[in-house]
Parts: sequence; structure tokens; C-alpha cells
Amino acid sequence: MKIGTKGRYAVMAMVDVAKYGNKTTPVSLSDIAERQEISLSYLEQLFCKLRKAHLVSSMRGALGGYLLSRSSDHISIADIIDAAEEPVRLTRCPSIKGKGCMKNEVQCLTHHLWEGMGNQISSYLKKISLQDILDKKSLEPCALIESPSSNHLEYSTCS
Amino acid sequence: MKIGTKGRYAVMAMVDVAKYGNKTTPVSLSDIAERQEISLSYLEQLFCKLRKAHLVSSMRGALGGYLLSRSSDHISIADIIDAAEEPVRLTRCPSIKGKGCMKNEVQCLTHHLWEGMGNQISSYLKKISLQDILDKKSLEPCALIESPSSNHLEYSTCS
DNA sequence: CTTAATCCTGACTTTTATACTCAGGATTAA
DNA sequence: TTAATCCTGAGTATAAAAGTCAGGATTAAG
Repeated sequence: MKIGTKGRYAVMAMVDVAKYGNKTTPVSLSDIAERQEISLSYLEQLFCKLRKAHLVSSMRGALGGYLLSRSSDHISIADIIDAAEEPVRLTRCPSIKGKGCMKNEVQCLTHHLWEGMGNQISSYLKKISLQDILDKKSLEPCALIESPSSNHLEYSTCS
Repeated sequence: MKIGTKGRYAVMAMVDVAKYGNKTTPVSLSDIAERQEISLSYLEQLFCKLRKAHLVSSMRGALGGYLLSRSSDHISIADIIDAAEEPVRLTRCPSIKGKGCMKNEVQCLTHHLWEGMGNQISSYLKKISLQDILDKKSLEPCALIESPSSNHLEYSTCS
């Protein structure tokens, strides 16, 4: 899993749909574009993916727009990012997932690390739902405890 | 914190130094380049940063090379990545760290999320030392528990 | 004291991925 | 019939990443 603007925009847009839509009234992309300051065409691309991932359903025609296809507490952030962001595989060796790879030892030693980190991120994002974001209760489970000296520890502080 | 090849190469190179060097014999970049299949000039750039971050010390001249400047169990992966990777700030609003930002509500709701995630990653990587990687005990603390359906959950499976 | 191996540095180029645009079609409420 | 919307693919432009190059500084060994 990787997180770039695409994923971040997708999350923002979904929060917008969750906030301004309900079961009967869909939210149009042009409204989202305006509120979130994201280009309309770019949103169209994103929602194409979100729809294919069954996170939203669309209503075409005038007064159309998008609706969440499940309730906001059953959509996790990981769901959204998985849908929006294309999978990256910055790999150099032909290891099959699960099976270890056969190359140079030192290189392979680090595989566990990246896998572990990916799991860490995705398990974190799986625990957080759209509704949690609306309720602002996204932060508690993760201890902010310290990172006093280490600056530039920002992943992307701000959307 | 962001992780690209730069950070990954840096970790691989540091593991290499930890493995093939000791207190008296430094490891030359040309050896690392060959073993890890990373371009020499690129390594030179990386080690410039690693040295400035006091993670390695250099010995110039023939038979020179790099040494860890602390023992391998006192160097965390977070240390290495912080040193190698330049900080990203994919931000659109002028919020100051700590202080909340003043813009549009939905945008700001997601800030907590990204901050939490950054903390999640860095606290994970802080717990893992170079020595842990050599000992292959990097994976245990992080539960691999499940990710059955969700494929492309790879951050970067392979170096 | 010369040489070869190394570190050191900045500037440059190439490549790739991202972010974004554009053009046009399909659908449907009013 | 019209205007608002979704829908899609192809194209472009920008920026960041990855990698190269050229040349200097330092030093162990012969």
C-alpha cells in the first residue's frame, strides 16, 4: 500500500459524500470538486475506481451523483485507499508472495521489514472507518506519545 | 515519513555494512555496490547523508570505507530512513504542526488521519534495529494476522 | 613520492510516475 | 429538448526520483 494524493483525495471525497449525502440524495462531483478544491475530471477518474470497488454507487443524469453503497461505519480508510491507489511493486527480485526469494541474502533480509511495515499501515487503516473520521475519533488508538526530537516525521501532515 | 528506493537502498546498504564490517575494517562503497547491485555514485550520495546524520563514519584513502558509528542494535530503521529520504510535505493548507489548520472542515478532518498514520509507521520502524534485521527477528512484533481478501496490500514487498 | 583506491561533492541528465486536462459519449430529470 | 450529470479513454505537462558524470581530496602501500 502506498499513499499519494490520489489516495488522499479519495479519502477526502468519500468523507465529503458521507457528510453531505444520505440514502436518497446523491452528492454530485461538481459539488465535491468545489468544496474540496479538486479538479472535476480528476474526481471522475477517482470515482470510477471507487465505483468499481463497490464503495459508492452512481446515479446518472441530472440531479445525479454518488452515494455510499454501505453505511459509513462499514467503509474503512484502507478500503478507499486500496481502491484509489494503484498497487506498487518496487521489486527487483522474483520472489513470490509468501515464498521467500532466492537472491542475495542481505537484500532478502529486508523483505520481512517492508512486508511488516505494509501490514502495520494497512491494519491501522483498516481499523478506521469513514464515520470515525467524521466523529474525529481517528487519532486515539494510535499513541502520539513521542517523537520529540525527530522532526520531519511527517508522512503527509495535511491533505 | 515516506519510503522510496532511496530509503530502501539506504537500509540495504546499512545492513550490508553491519554484516560485512566491524570496528576496525570499514566496508567500501564499491563492495556494497557490487553485493547490493546499487550504482556506486548513487551510494556515494546516500552515504553522504548517512554520514551527516552520524550513522556511519568514513575512512578516506585506500582501504577506506564506512563503519557504523554506533552498534547495530542502537541504529533503528527509522534513523536510516529519516536520514536518507528527504522529508515530504504534501500539504495544501498552512497549518502549523500541533496547531490545527483553519481551512475547510472536511479537509481538516483528514489531517488527524495522516498524522496518525505517520506516527504509526515511524513508531514501528523505531522499534526495529539493524541487528534485528540481521537476526531476522523483524517480523514478530507485528501481527501478520490477516489480510485474506485484500490483495495489493504491498507497500513494497521486496527490495 | 607516486600510484591506486577510496571518499566527497555538485551539477547534470534521463526516466518515470503523478497529476491533471481534454474531448466526446451516454443517461436522465425537469 | 435541454442541461446536468456520469463515464471513459487518450493525451499532456510537470515534478520527482533515479542515476550519471566529472573532478577534487585524502591516504595506505609499494
